[in-house]
Amino acid sequence: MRESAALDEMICFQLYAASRAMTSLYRPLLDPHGLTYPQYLVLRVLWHDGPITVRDLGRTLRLDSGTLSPLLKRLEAQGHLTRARGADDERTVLVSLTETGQRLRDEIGDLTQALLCSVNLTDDELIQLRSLLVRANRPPAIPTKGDPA
Amino acid sequence: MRESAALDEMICFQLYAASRAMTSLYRPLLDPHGLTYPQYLVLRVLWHDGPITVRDLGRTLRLDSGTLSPLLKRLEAQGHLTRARGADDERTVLVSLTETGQRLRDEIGDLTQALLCSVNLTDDELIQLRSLLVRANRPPAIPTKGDPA
DNA sequence: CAGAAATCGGTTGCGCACAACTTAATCGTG
DNA sequence: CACGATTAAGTTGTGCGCAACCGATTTCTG
Repeated sequence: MRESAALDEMICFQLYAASRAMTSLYRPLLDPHGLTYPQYLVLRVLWHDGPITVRDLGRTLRLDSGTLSPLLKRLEAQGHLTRARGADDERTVLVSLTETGQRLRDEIGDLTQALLCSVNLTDDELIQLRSLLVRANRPPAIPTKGDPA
Repeated sequence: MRESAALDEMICFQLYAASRAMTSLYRPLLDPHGLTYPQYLVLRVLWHDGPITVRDLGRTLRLDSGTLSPLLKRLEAQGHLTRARGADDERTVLVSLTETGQRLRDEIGDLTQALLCSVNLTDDELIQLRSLLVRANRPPAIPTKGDPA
């Protein structure tokens, strides 16, 4: 049995508050480029992985089409990307960067420095935090036959 | 200088994803009571601290009136709380639980067990995570004269 | 091959979050 | 006391986030 009855609630609130605080750190950095944090995440995936279907984008960011469709439409309206129905599978839509979207990568540059100086954690603590969050994000491994991925 | 250029971005996404995953764990527990996670947070504050102004509620949850006003209006419409202008200061609004709102505390009961069994972390790791989040939520302590609060 | 089931992306509706603004009340200073 | 500044709460507008649903396409099965 767990010791502190309110511990999980505390963690949950801290998680909730930290997540909002984080996006509010990004805001002044992304606002000049007309981007929100979720939009920036989509662009990062495209910058890193190249063209991707809405489906895979959703798997990567853990967002569904209800969130992505309008978001992608806005990024498309801004000229950062294009959407095209898949040739082989007409159900899918392939999202690709435009020249403008590619250039944005250099224009935005590295947000690391500006962000980290606002957080009161050491390198070691950041690494700890990351690994804890990664594990917390992973569901409690249901042991299915041959599914180690 | 930091080692991994993408580390902070990783942490930020993990934070963002973990926060959403957490509220989706709460959802099936709160839905039967007609509550959302932010609404539940407001009730928790009221259960714990008693009547409170919108201002103090906002300071506690780090939410502004633009978020709280409609949220409180919905909780009021559900009969869980009442709002009344402050007697001494007509600008403030005091939020108080109704009988219904009080009873809800027992009806909902302890969400701890149902939540923790969904997370793949040990007690020690949860404590670590909490302390890291608490520190991350705290701004990098600007040393002002006599302001340790 | 035909029909059922699954998949993909989109739309709708609702509830946050938050910036920007408004109104009303209080406070501070001359 | 007067009046400008500050504060509290509310409103408006925009963009998520997600459940629920829809239409089109593909895949599975008999």
